[in-house]
Amino acid sequence: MANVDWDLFSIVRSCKTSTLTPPSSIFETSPHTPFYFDDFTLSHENNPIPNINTSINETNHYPTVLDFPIFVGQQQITPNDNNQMVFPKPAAYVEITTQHFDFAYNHPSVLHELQRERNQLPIQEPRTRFGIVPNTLSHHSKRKSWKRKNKNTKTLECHLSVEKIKEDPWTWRKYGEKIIKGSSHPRSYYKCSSFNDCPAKKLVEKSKNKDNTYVVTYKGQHNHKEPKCNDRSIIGTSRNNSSKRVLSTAKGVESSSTQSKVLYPENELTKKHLLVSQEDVPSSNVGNLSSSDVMMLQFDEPKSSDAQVFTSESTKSVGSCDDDDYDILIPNMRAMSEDILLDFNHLNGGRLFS
DNA sequence: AGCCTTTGACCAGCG
DNA sequence: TCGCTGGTCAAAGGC
Ligand SMILES: [Zn+2]
Repeated sequence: MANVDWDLFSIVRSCKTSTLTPPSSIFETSPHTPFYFDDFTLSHENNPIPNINTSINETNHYPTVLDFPIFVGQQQITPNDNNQMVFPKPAAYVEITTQHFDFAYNHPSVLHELQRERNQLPIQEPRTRFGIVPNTLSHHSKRKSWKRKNKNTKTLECHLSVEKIKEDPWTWRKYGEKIIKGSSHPRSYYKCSSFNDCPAKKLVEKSKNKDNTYVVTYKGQHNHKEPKCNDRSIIGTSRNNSSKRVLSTAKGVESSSTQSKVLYPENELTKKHLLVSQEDVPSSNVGNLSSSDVMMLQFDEPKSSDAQVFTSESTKSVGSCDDDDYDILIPNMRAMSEDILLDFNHLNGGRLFS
């Protein structure tokens, strides 16, 4: 339930660049608006891929992408013995056209979701593990409750160019930086600063392989709508109006800055085609896609255990209400009705989700 | 004034 | 049990 609200709607929504817009105008083409992600990887750790036949019928359970078998082209992606998702070979592509997004955004359930967001209604009850610890707690108890590895972490890993990072519509506050063993670049830790108690976080690390590319890992789900220009009062800092800094530099380490964002006018979501690929994306593509009309959704090769796109290591049931399940949610990830996913079947000749 | 980054210390998970 | 490691806290100073 609450731990599986990872869905296509959110993926779709994550790909737009500005505040919510009426669905009827969402897909106006703008050649100036690059797609936000160069490529991204979805990770859903330590949760089983639920059985659609049983889980979607649960009371209060909204089916999500993970409820469905995953297909690339016409080949099904299935868990191996280690419960890790294995991509079929050779690579196959699923072309996702804007029709898919049009359909998704205009689906009644999504319209309802958009309406809910425009009214800034809360998405979900407050989380207790991350970011929502009363200030009255002592330092000691606070630390004790915060520090924990997240076995049910759901993350969205993106490989972003500097330009793309600038387009991040959310505001972030850096709260830490760490040298990661085996990595030549430090990892920066950011929390969402747009809204009090927002549990969303992101990790930014410069890519080993690609210059001007950063590996940005989003964790958690925003519990508020995207900030707009006139929402700055919430953020309340003059720094946010600065356009000087794109990347802050400290000790020769670049880190993304919340001040670097570019706020696009509403209705300026791009009309794109998506290619879902198993193949390696040439590094040259990563920086160029923003100017093209194609975006690659790269699924990493399952070369090693930690390179899995999808992992599911536990056999915990979907409906589990274990407190551990509430640690982290995906940014912009939202539950979606069964209908919309079923309707996706009819798109692309039923090849995407059959 | 208030939010930001920096940075060393702290903490928990894990092998 | 212990050391390593990644993640987080929070004080201090900057903008
Ligand atoms: Zn947020």
